[in-house]
Amino acid sequence: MTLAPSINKTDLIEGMAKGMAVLESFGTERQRLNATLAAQRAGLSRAAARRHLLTLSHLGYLETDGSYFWLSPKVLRFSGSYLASARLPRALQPTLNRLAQQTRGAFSAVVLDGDEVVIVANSGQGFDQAPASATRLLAYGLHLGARLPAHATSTGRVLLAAKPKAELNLWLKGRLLPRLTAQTVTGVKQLRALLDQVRAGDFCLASEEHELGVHAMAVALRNMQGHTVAALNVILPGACADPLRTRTQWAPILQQAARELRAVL
Amino acid sequence: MTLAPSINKTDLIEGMAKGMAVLESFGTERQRLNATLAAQRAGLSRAAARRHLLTLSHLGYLETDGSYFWLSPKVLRFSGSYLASARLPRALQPTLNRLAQQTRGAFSAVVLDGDEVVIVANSGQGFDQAPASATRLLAYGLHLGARLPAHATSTGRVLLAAKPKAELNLWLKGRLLPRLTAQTVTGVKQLRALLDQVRAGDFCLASEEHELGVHAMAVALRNMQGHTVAALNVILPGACADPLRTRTQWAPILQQAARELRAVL
DNA sequence: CATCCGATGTGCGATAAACGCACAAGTTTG
DNA sequence: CAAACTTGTGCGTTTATCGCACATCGGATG
Repeated sequence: MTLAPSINKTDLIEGMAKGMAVLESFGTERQRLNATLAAQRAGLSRAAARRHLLTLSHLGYLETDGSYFWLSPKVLRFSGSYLASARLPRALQPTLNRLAQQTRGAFSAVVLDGDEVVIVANSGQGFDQAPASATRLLAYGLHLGARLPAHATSTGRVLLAAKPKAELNLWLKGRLLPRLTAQTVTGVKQLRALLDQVRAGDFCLASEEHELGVHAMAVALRNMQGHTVAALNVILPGACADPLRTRTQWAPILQQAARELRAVL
Repeated sequence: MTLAPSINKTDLIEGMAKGMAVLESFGTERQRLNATLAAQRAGLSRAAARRHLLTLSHLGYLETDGSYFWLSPKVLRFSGSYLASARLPRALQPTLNRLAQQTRGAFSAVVLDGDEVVIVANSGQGFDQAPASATRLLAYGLHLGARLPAHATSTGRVLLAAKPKAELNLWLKGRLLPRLTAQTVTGVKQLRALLDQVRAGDFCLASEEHELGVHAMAVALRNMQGHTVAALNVILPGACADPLRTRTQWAPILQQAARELRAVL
């Protein structure tokens, strides 16, 4: 369903893959690229990369000052089309908004894409108990389309826990779990144990495993067939770190939301 | 700055343009395409379109059931990169969140891209005075990356009004202004008069010109050099339609926000 | 001030890739 | 059961893209 496993090599258009590689080379780390940099990122010759960059800026996806290139707002067209067409974000957004409004928390919904989770919807500016933290979600870079490593996030582990055994083994096979903070779980064995816990409790807590000062709790979002299609989480700033309190306070809220969403997923 | 005006034809890669055309053919109206439909939308032969679709799904940008294709959440990667790298949305978001929280309104920030405005940031779920209208912004399709015709939106007119005379004339030259509702301004002369009004009052009101039941008020967002870089608006549901009240109530809020944002744009 | 070094813009021929045709296989319609 | 209409795929031709090469440029260096 997700992707066709066997495709004839003759049907793959390499030129397109190169172009997308150039577009993707504008990753989060580096925002402004010249021809030379883009070339080595995308694995092309400098001349080829330059032509791709020029073409992309001619098409309006990049802006340029003549030697450097950067993404233009036109790339939002794709996410706009996705958000307009995909059932998932449209179905989730109202509930996320309501949660944010009622609880003043910061909520995100994500799906798994390879090694990472992708934020497909979010809502709420987070806890403003501390005056300077008006916009938690963005402070942590948790905008729409942001990608976070699955093994170190509450949502990622919820989605991994929902995978069939065989698929999970394939995912874990020889995978390195990078250490992001001192708290990150980096052992496959440890992760397996955590996933068992997730399956038992139907929620996942990740405390400062991805970023210091950030705690998150997630639950699975399942449809009527019981298939997990996404994960929902709430971001808790460092102040509210007491695990037990967190659990008793937030797990019911998230699980109730998940129950409500079942019918529309 | 925005795009290089003169590019050698030899440096434009046509294959890439075709690929992007295929991706763009997944516009808002039609979400699921098969090879035949995509071919006629992108202006390619059926075989070529099919190969592009297969390649895109192989790369993970599309999902497929074998005959139909639709956008996958991976396309959010681009908007994610844009949101992470572009100064504009990052600078705007905190203010938008604060506005939404303080006034319970629904705010968007947009930039101009060709004939349309693109939403680069938004905040707030709108007025929930009526119980069923919890999520106005999304109900109107005003998600991130959404595109609206410039001539029929408050923000679009604010941005047009900020253009230099010559550039504006070029934009208006022979342009058709599609009628979207009974209230849409469709005459170039009429639009010019409205833009003069915008310049005089430093705000713009658009009442049901784009969609019935939707009123909006916008102001320009200028940087320290006085250059207009975006527009900020608030969505008012039909209920709050009194023009005079709207003006006295919302114009000061928007203009105050614009003043605050000057330093960071 | 001359010189060097790296980075950049651009023609051209070779090469490899994409195109579209045509046919095969499958699916719905009368 | 056949007709009409899809859709998947191999192949030769055409065409576009590649990367080399050289020309140019700007800034550092001695």
